[in-house]
Amino acid sequence: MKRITIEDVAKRAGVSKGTISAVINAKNTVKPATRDHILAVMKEVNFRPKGVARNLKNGSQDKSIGIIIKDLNYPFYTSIAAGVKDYASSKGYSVIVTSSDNDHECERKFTHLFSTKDIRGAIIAPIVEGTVEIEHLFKLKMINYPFVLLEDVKGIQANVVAIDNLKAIKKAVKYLIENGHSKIVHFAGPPQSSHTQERIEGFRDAFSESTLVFKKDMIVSIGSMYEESYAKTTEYFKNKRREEFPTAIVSFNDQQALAVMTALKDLNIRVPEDISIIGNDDIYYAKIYPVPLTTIRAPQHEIGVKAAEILIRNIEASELIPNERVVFETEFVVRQSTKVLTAPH
Amino acid sequence: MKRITIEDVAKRAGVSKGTISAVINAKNTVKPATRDHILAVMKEVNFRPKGVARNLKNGSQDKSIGIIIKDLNYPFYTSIAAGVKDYASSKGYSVIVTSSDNDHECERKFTHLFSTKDIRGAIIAPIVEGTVEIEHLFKLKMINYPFVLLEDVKGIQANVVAIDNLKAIKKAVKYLIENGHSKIVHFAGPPQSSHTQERIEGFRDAFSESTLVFKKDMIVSIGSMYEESYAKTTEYFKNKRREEFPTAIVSFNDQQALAVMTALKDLNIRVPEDISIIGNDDIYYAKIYPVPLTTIRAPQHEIGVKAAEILIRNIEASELIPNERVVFETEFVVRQSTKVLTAPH
DNA sequence: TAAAAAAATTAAATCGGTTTCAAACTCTTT
DNA sequence: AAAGAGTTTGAAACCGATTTAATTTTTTTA
Repeated sequence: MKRITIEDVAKRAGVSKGTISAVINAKNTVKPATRDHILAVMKEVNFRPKGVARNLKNGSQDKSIGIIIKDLNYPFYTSIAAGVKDYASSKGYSVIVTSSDNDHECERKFTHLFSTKDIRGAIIAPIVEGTVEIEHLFKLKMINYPFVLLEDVKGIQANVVAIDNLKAIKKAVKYLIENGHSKIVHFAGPPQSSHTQERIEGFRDAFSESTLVFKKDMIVSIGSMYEESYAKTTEYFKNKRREEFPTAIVSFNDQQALAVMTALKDLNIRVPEDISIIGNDDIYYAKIYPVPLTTIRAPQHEIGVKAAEILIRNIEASELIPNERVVFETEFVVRQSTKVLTAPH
Repeated sequence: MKRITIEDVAKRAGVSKGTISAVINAKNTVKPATRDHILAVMKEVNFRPKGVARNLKNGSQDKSIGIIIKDLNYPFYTSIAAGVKDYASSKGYSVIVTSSDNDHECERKFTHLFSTKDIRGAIIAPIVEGTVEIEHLFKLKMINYPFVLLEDVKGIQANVVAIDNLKAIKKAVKYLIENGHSKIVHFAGPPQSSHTQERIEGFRDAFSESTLVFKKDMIVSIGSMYEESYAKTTEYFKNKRREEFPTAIVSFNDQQALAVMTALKDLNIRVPEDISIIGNDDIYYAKIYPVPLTTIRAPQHEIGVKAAEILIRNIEASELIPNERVVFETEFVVRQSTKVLTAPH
């Protein structure tokens, strides 16, 4: 079935293409009677002018950039997107957001979509776990398409704005150790996430740098979605006698930490009196919780702003400019979900 | 400054346009030596092929739809977007998300962006408050661009998928009244939001339909952002003696309700023992809160799915099809933030 | 070493709109 | 009724890539 073009409409309406175009673009050069007639024909044949063709002559006027995040429902990413938007708006760019949902194919599709739709550049939270497929990123480089990664990707030279995950979690563990905790566990996130690995590493590193010894059963995989995290937390504690309980939990992220805290409450385990817990990210809801969460703040908004800044600099440069790499430090935020232990527990 | 085109690259590399095109599209018909040379020239002049031109010949292959929400950081909207994505993916469509942030100009820009970039259709949470500007929606209709609104817009015939806000809040108030509450207040949202008005109306209606009388001071405007809501709640209760306290609060939405609950906790007012509170929307974090929030569930995911379904049906229809209008009922979810009063307070 | 086959390259047509500018049509005015 | 001014309309050029079919170059084969 052939697509309806402006030509078809012109023929059917008995006028020329130019007149149709004038109607579409609301030029006031068309006689009302002609205009109405053309409009009627357009409806009749359900004419949808092809944007691609409309834009070719003039060059797409509107400036826009895209961002590919991993999860539209996790505030960490939407806060980064907000930062991107704030900076981009100030420079006259619109921002469109897409979510890969950790699917490689999705990521590939979106980079292709962006570059072929003349979205001027992209900020990408790349999927790095599993068999890393980065041909699409090479493709972007080939066509000099400007982009900024929110995480390092092995094997590709690019602009990167990231946070030091390893150091972040180390800070948290060290804080606990310094404050008398020794029975510490890490509730790890979904196995397929790169952050999960980094955070486990950071956790181990903190132990190597202390006098305590790391044991395998200090890592408990409980995911980061509410149902799973709640269930696994409940199970973990149900199978332990009270004296076996850890005194502190380092969570994968805030969302998980909130689910864990809810589970603990339902088990009548008090936070922070019985168990301390530290989150990660500092999302909006972390401070709203009745026991405000001690957490590791990633400067989400600043990350977004910086990424947008680099991206737009690249977009507007006439020549290729050298890649930048910015690593943000995290900030340890002590709130009320952690307790200082003076005597050993 | 003129844009670099494939022509320029061809001339500079001493080959024809076709060869450059073959390199860009990774056809394996180009001799490696030629390829390398062309790649070098492309880098040298920072050649960025125009997507619009690339797509014209073939017609854009990829199927994608867009959604314009009002706030990227409010889970209510991102959950709708998730529903859209789920259905759209199943039909082979990618979804791109944009946020108007309640700015008319932004909404206009995005509808234009979508239609001129051959995004096949749009789902729009329209801004309806203030002086409603809907020329851009008429423009979409003119070019037979498929779209679905997530709220009614006066003066425009279109596909609409909405929820019955009025009835929703009425349900909540009636529940409270039936359970012995009479000192009820409504903590209203931001004045510029259309939802705020609808919910105030619903609140008043519930009173008209009961034996109780509505008084103006039952409506307290406290916004929906954490800082403002927290501060205004604190102020509200600080200025009242305990016996003047309402026995129940109907919140504008869950985000606000969470902030209010946090403020109440800090004021040593217990929920639900001292005061009951009802939210609105049923966002993810509503049930995670230690006092799980009684709320009015809007079927966010279903809304998204239904909107996507209607949109894609319209996109794929060859002829113009009649508008649809679907109104979802809300579901009153009783959790633990409300208390049944047997005797009058 | 010439002919045949395969590989690499090019010239020209093409996609579907917008824009430009000349031509045709109206409607006054003389 | 003709001239002139203002409106409308149409024909053709144009945007910048991709594609196709023809041609040239290179490699293989006899």
